[in-house]
Amino acid sequence: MRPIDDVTPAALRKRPGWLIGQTSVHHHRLLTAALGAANARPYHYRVLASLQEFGSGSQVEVGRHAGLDRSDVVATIDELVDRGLVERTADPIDRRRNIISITPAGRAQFRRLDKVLANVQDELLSPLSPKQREQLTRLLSRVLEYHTDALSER
Amino acid sequence: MRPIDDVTPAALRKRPGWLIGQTSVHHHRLLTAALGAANARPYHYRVLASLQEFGSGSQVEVGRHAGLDRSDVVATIDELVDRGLVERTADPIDRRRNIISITPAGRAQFRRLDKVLANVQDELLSPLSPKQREQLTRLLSRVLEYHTDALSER
DNA sequence: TGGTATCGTTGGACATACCAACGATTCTCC
DNA sequence: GGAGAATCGTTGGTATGTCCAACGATACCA
Repeated sequence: MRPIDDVTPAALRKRPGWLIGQTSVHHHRLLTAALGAANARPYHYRVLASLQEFGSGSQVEVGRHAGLDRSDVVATIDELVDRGLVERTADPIDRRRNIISITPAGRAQFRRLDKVLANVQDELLSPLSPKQREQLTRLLSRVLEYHTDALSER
Repeated sequence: MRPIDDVTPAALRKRPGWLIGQTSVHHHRLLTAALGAANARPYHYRVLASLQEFGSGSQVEVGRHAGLDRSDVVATIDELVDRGLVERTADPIDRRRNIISITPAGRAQFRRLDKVLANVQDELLSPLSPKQREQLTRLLSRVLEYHTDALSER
């Protein structure tokens, strides 16, 4: 088998954007396969993680925490309600809003999925030492914060 | 505006997979906007870059260089042929195959898009110093090579 | 009370990644 | 020389993630 260097053009290989994109594809494959075994998909984890950390909130708030479009929040919450992992109730104070809460079953599923995520990170970063993982995380965090702040300040 | 630390759950923020995925989303936005202005999209650049570096080849070879599924190669080459950027001819030696070649107009478009890609990398990584960009590139390359080799050795 | 903003929903569009099945062609082995 | 396996390219999808517009209901403010 030829090494990757002989297959991918340098015009791509030298580009961090390409490296990030392709690594993301591999990560998504690992994540989707692992979550699929637990009858979940990435959006479920994102919503459950948001509710677990920030507590109950409106759909807009949950979407902001989870980084999801409002319409995708609706669809994801529909699926989680169907599985008894979250509850959707009307806000008595403001009837425009729903209040989304995690259920005990949702907390249990979050704990299960959290382990899955930890395993997937280990597998994704297995060629790196702990120090290199820290370095990668720090550099990516800085890039992501820069772009996230730039977006929300428009 | 609240800093990102107050918005995203730690369960996501601490995960390199999440950082890579979200950074990739930002990269894709920048890239698609910039390429769109040049009437191109990411698959076009991948195919042109492969032909520019490796020369003419079959669709399977082009797909392997560009990291594209065979059916996506067909669609992308269709678009590039329509725009006069590549040529598709039958292989006289093996009538199962087509030979894909870049045209002079394709080379010119590749040079134009290559500048676009360079600008997008600069914008994507603007919060990092040159040394940090090298570090990020090295770490990501190692991770990507590991997973690409693992995939092709199955 | 009218105008603006917010919330949630519905109904999409689009790009990327990926897969199965098929017909035409090539190659190998008996 | 022919059967079987493999390759090539194409067609026709599916799944997922990201993103957007428009609408009705509701809340708030001047």
